[in-house]
Amino acid sequence: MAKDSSSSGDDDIDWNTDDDLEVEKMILLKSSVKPRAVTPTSSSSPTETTPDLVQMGSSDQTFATLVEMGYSMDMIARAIKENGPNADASVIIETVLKYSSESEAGSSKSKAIDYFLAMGFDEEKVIKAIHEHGEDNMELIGNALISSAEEEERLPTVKEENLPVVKEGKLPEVKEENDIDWSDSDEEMNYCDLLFSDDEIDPDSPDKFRSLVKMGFSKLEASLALERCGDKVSVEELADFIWAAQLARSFDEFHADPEEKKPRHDAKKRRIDSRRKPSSSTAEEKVRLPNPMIGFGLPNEPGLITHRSLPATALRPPFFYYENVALAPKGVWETISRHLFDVEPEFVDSKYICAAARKRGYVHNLPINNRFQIQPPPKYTISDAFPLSKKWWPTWDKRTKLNCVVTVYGSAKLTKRIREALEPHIGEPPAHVRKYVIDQCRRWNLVWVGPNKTAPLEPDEMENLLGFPKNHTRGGGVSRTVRLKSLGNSFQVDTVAYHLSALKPLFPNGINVLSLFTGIGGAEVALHRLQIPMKVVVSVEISEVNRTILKDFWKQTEQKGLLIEYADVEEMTNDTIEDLMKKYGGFDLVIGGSPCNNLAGGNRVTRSGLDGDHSILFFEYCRILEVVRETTARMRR
DNA sequence: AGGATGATGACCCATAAT
DNA sequence: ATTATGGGTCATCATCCT
Repeated sequence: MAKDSSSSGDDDIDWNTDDDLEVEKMILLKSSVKPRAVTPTSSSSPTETTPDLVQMGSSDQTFATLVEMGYSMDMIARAIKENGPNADASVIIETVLKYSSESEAGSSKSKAIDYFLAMGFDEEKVIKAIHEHGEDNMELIGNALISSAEEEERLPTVKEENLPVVKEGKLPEVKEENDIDWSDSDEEMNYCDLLFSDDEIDPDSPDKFRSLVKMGFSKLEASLALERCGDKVSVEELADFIWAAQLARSFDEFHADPEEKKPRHDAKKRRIDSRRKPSSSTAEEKVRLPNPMIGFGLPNEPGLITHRSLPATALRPPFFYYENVALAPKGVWETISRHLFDVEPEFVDSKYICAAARKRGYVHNLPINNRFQIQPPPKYTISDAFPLSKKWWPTWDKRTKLNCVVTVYGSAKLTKRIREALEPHIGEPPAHVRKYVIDQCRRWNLVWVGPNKTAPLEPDEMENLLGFPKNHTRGGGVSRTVRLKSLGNSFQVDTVAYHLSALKPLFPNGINVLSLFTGIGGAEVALHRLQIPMKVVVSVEISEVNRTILKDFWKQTEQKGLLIEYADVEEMTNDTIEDLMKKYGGFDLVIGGSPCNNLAGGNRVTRSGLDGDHSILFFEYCRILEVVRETTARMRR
């Protein structure tokens, strides 16, 4: 199996070298403000920029700052609009703060906002409508929003601005030969385009400014610090200022809880605490599992979040999507997050999407607005997913959701034992029998298939629960055991597809995918069901059975694109990756879930954490992603 | 030889109880 | 605030069976 790759997997990883480097890297990763043109002169060649860029004024810098502070684009845009494009930065910030406090005041109001945001309305308009009609009158707010949306239908120019449009044709060729568009809106596109270019420091900059940039802070941060603190303070003090601001920001972002707004002073206290030991490399910020475990929000669940700010290092192509079990040993997710540019993991339990639980963490840099669910949505309860079982389901079995689909399953003998426990009793069995049966049903994830008869899930039932087409893993002389193992190790397709759906408007002409630890192709099935054309899929999967399953899927669904399969991540040398990228024009998405054997709770023997023989391959994911990032950057130059 | 079966805890979190 | 309890988990291994 994958063991053969672990022998050499510890040397070419460059982040466990020495402590100083580690600390330095932490600081770099922590600097979450994106670099951006500071002086208007940097956009002085109109022929090489989009018209939007030419219009950049002082408000743009404020815009960037506020985005970094976690305020919504809509809110900021509105503030700038209200005060005029040349308004003083402090005025705009004040306005945004005012909006922000308005929207945060009172739980009923934020619930109203959440409600309408979940319906797909713009945050800006929702806030405005609530402001105009009062927070309690939901009907009036709804009507106002609907009529304003209808109005926009009649004004296509306005509407277009809000749509995620790929604008490859409009961009001058010096900028893009690639069809990646990271934008969700016009504002953000300019913002991100600047992010990916413009790395050199203006030689005329003041010394302190240059020092700060050399220390790893962005130019925006540096200029902001100089502006706020004046140029009389020392570089160290300026660095402290930026560092404190970063901590405060990351705190606010990390603990933004739509359910419960914490009082201001509470947050301030924590800020000071976390500031006390900023450089200690052992001070790992604890990753907390959310309850309910719905990540940034799910369809049909309240509390949808449509905006987050990612650390600047994460905001570089390609898109990446990493998955693993949520209930890993302590410290594992902190390590994973740290090695993936400090991106906060999105923890989702698939029981909020389908009829079976699946608690997983996802680290990715995908946009999180405009997500949608693939159709048809999966059956949501056991009784809907297993209609035939309804007849036999005893009233005292209160389960509505199944437990996680794993790689082992109940035996036929267990079914017999349960039957024998139940048969002597007519009607409802006594409490101790009920407890025994329920415990076994939960433990082995059994469903009722006859009178007094429970059974483990069949492979095709698992396929269904996990969002795969029927018979996806069937055929090729694959035994039942192997089939179940492959399925137990897979993605829940609807969950992953919901996250990947944000890519659909960005890649209308198709996508190039590097799929690591592909398994039975959960990512590929998700993209297929999203109808995102796969131009090239380079897949790495150790199991021959799984590779065959993916090949069969590729044939059966008549994919137009190219499927290239590798067996071992060790084959994906840096040169191989570079060659593949040059040949096929780079990768738009690097997706995969690395082995969980050594992390999973079910493992009683070798649950040794990320350093375990298999799970250590996580670092191969990191290595490969890093190569793709660097090669992408080189190819863009 | 390959598939099926049963025995094998530990860690983590949530909640209740103290 | 601290302790007790309960439930859940992309698993592994030796051994048995066909």
